[in-house]
Amino acid sequence: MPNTGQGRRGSYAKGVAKREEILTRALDVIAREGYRGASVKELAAAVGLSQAGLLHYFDSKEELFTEILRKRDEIDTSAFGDLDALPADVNGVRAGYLQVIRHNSEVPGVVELFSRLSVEAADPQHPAHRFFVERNAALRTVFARVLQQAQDAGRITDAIDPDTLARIVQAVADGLQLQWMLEPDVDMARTVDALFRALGDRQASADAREDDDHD
Amino acid sequence: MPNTGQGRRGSYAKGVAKREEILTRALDVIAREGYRGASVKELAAAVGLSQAGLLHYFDSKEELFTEILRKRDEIDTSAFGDLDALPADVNGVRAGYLQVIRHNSEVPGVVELFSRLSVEAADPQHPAHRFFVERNAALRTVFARVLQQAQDAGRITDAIDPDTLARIVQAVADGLQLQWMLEPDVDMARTVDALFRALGDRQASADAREDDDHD
DNA sequence: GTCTATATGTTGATAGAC
DNA sequence: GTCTATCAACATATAGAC
Repeated sequence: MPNTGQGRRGSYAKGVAKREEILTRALDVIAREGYRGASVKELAAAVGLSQAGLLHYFDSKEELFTEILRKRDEIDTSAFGDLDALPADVNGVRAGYLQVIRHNSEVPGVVELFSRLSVEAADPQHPAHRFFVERNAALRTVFARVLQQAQDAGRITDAIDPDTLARIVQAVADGLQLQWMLEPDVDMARTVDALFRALGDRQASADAREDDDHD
Repeated sequence: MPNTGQGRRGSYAKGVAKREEILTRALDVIAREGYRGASVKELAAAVGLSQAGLLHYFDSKEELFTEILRKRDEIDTSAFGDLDALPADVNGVRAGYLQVIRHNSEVPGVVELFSRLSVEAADPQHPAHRFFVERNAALRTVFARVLQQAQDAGRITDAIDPDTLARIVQAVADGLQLQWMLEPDVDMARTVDALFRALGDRQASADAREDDDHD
């Protein structure tokens, strides 16, 4: 069982390191070259292994792809900061989230992998199911917290509860990815920002006006 | 070339009728039994044909699935009314759209087919690409028109333009489908309705409060 | 118009040598 | 740990009989 994820007792330290390296490189390849129906064989070649060699580290293709997305989140977190650890301020979270979205606009292959797996993970038996459920919930928790604060401060609408508001923000981001894959002209970050503005965030409005001037 | 879609010169009248019947039955099967990685062979059996017999009417699997979705829209339109032909009133459009969403909640297989194809259609060469692009644009046009009216009447926020607002509404609906497939407890219709409320539609708020009482 | 049979191409997974 | 070789399991598309 080579795929423990965490090295039990440290004995698989090297195997784990290699596994992490594989994931990083696979993610990089998808980011640079796109996701063109990527088969295990193609990915293997891209990371310099045979298909069997790559599958030595993962139980299945589905697990491999799930772990690639996990690595993506890990890298995004270290690059743009952990939304969860940020000062629980709506503008901090908003800015961090927009950074991630802007970055996504430059890696269509990763977005496609994400969306594709997200649909396939509908099946509770799919290895990515738990990943998506937990990821979505965690993200919404962060949103809900800062949105509630903003509501308490009277800065955004309190017509609906913060949990629903958080779900809406997440749905917009996911839905925009679908629209953007179909029509790359769609500006995901600007549209999410517009949503914040529509909800009544005065600071978001001000920032957006600044962005308009600078673009 | 059996798949003209419209019977040229009427000579394929019977073939076209059969084709329509196939699509209706295929849609019905997916609605009732779900989309379980449906292959052409499975669908063929479900509609009472061999795989080759079914593909006699369509160029490819992708075209078949695209046409199934087209038929879905056709049926929804005749069942719930044509959003485009409705009185251009925000509450009429909103109510009609919510009806469609509530119906979707009862046909997970159709939603899965839609989402799956939506991702695959990212490729401009995909037979469904044009379908999705045009469908999305048409829907947004309807939304944008009534949203602008609502803005003019001071009933919803005018912090952002109607086109962006329309895009947001569409993104929420699409994104909620992804969330709902992962977690069927998600109430898509109520959340979309909440969005309208958050945007400041007073009538939506009143209706929603009524709904709460009645549930 | 529909079927059977098949061509042809994948894919992911595994066994076993080194 | 990595490879070669091979596998079974499909898929879609097509040819040709009826």
